[in-house]
Formats: sequence, structure tokens, C-alpha cells
Amino acid sequence: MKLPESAEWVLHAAGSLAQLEPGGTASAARLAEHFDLPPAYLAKQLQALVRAGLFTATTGPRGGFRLARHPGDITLLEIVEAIDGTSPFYTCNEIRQQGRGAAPPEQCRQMCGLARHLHAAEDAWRARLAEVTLEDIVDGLPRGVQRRTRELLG
Amino acid sequence: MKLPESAEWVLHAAGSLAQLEPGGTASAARLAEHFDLPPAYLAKQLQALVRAGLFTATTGPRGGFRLARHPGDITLLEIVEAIDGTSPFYTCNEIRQQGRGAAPPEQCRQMCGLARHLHAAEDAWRARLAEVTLEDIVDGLPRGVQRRTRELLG
DNA sequence: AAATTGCGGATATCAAGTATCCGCAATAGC
DNA sequence: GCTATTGCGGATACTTGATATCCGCAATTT
Ligand code: SF4
Ligand code: SF4
Repeated sequence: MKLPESAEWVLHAAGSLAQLEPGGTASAARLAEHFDLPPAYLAKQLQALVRAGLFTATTGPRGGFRLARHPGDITLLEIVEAIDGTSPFYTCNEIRQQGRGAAPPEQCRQMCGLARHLHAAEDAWRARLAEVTLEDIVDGLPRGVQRRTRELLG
Repeated sequence: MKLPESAEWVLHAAGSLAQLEPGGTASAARLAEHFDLPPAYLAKQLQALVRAGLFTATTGPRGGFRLARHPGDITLLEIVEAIDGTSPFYTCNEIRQQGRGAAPPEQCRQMCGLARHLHAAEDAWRARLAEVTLEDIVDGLPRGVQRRTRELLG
């Protein structure tokens, strides 16, 4: 039950892009250097954000990644799910219908309390992440950080 | 980002014990048979609940596991954490302080927005699971299930 | 004493995340 | 056009944690 470390990476990458002037672009190599991360692997993870429609990529010199939408329109949940997927933490394998204590199917029409509560908890997690946008993150930055990011990355 | 399958197993095992008469006991072998699960591995996972203080184990014939507390006093969160641990989904590795864009330490006194929101989401998940007890689960069972569980497991 | 059961350790297997490399296509600048 | 830069996808290792089994030992019931 852990987010892949690459989730942290892309969250920071997205946060950095959001600090640039609108439409600002940074290459995978530049971002890897900025955070001291393995360039090849980071590049591969960033591609997942492109597939998810959060980043736009351009090839060639002066190319790289930029946000596909306004920072206020990209939530942390979208970024996390682009890397980690949308499959639930808890998957009910209907073990109550197997083995000696197998319950008859007519008792399994609806999800039991276990599965319901586990999914509800998961929804609470997702809902909380869906409330926060990249713009919120940038706005919460300490004074001077954004200027520095632009200097180094821009 | 997935709960181990064994979490599902012990949740069902705990739920089954909660359906027995107070203090009711079932061996690992019996529970494995009940749900058609690998006996050796299930036994090992059940031991983790004993270490967590949720189950009490007795050796010898007619021995096995029973709830250490009243079902109304055992939450789903405790069961999940006994298996999955309490370490956070998101661990901040302070990557903002590494690489070319390393931020000066005086800007890193407090947790940034990223880490704060990720942790808040996690807390929402935990809080939701902490609200539900085994008693709630048993109470929500369809009519007749508890009687059947007692017959088969008791 | 014998059978049952939990406990801890050692070990093997499997899946997912981490990490690298390659060839290819697209683009910018000359 | 030529070249350098950059993203893209596939193939391939490596590492880690979860799954799974087995063993000897201790405790308890009969
Ligand atoms: S529906 Fe509920 S009782 Fe049935 S297997 Fe899923 S979690 Fe268990
Ligand atoms: S505190 Fe925030 S900015 Fe710093 S490394 Fe952690 S998540 Fe990133």
C-alpha cells in the first residue's frame, strides 16, 4: 500500500511546470537534472502524463513537456492516477462464495459491508486529492521559490 | 497502490470470528478451509493480528484464534494496519533539496503543499476506516448468514 | 504420552516498480 | 537538405515486496 516513488517525481515535475510562464516548457533531461533523478526512467514516467492528457510534448531542440491545461484545471488526483492507475486499493475476490463456507449466490446480490466501507474510504482519499489543483500548490509556495524555479528551469 | 490480498483474508477471518458466540474460537486450518485459502500463509498472516493485539491465540486441541476485544471495539483500520503497517502512502524524499534546483534549507522548514495534501487525503482514508467496527459489519449481514457461519465454524 | 495448534525462521516463487538502452520519428536551427 | 535535439515505444535487467511452503519448537488438551 504505497504510491510508487515516480508519483512523487511527476508531482514535482508538474508543480515545476506550473511555476513557469504559461506554456513554459522543460525537457525530461532538464527536469531530471533539476531534481537529481534517473533521466531515462523519469522520461518514461513523464510520457504517461502525456498519454493521460495532462502534459503536451514537443520534440526537437527547445522541445520538452508543458502543461496541457491551465494549472487550475489539473488536480493532484489526475496526476497520481496517470502514474498509479485507477484500480481500487481493495478488490473483492468474493471469497465468501468459495470454500466450505461458501455462501449461496442469493446472499451475494449486493456488495457486503466490508467491500462497501473499504471503497468508501478509498473514495474519500480520491475526493480529497481531486480538490487540489496545481494552481493551489503554486499559490502555497514560499516567497521567492517560483522566481527561482523560472530562473533555473525556464 | 494496492492492499495485499491477505488484508482481505484477515478482514473476513475477523468478521467470521465476530459472528461466533462471544469468545468463539477457530483454528487457522479451519478458517483456511472455510474460505479456501492457502493454510500456511493464512496462518502466518493471522499471527500478525495477534501481535497487533486484535486476536488472542491458544495452542493445543480446540485451540485457535479468537477476538481479543469486543467486536464493537475493533475497527477495520486496526485490522488493515496490522497487515499493511502504518507507513504512509506518500513519503516525501525532499527531492526539492537535491539536484540543480535544490532549494535552500530555510525554505524547507515546513512541509510543502504537495506533502500536506497527500497526507491529508491519506488521513481521510484512515479516518473512514476507523469509523467502522466489526460489530457494524456483523450487523449489516444479510439474514441467516450469521447462523450459518456459527454452524460451519463453531 | 500423544495429538493438536500456534510461533518463528528459513526458503522459494511471483509480480510490480525501478532503471537502462536502443532504434525510430518529429522538430528546430543552420 | 543536414544535423542536433527531443520525445516515443519496446526490450531487457534488477530490486523489492507479497505470496506460499516447510520445518522445528513450545504450549495445551485429552
Ligand atoms: S462482497 Fe464482501 S463478503 Fe463478499 S467477498 Fe467481497 S468483501 Fe467479502
Ligand atoms: S516537502 Fe514538498 S516540495 Fe519538499 S520534497 Fe516533500 S513533497 Fe516535495
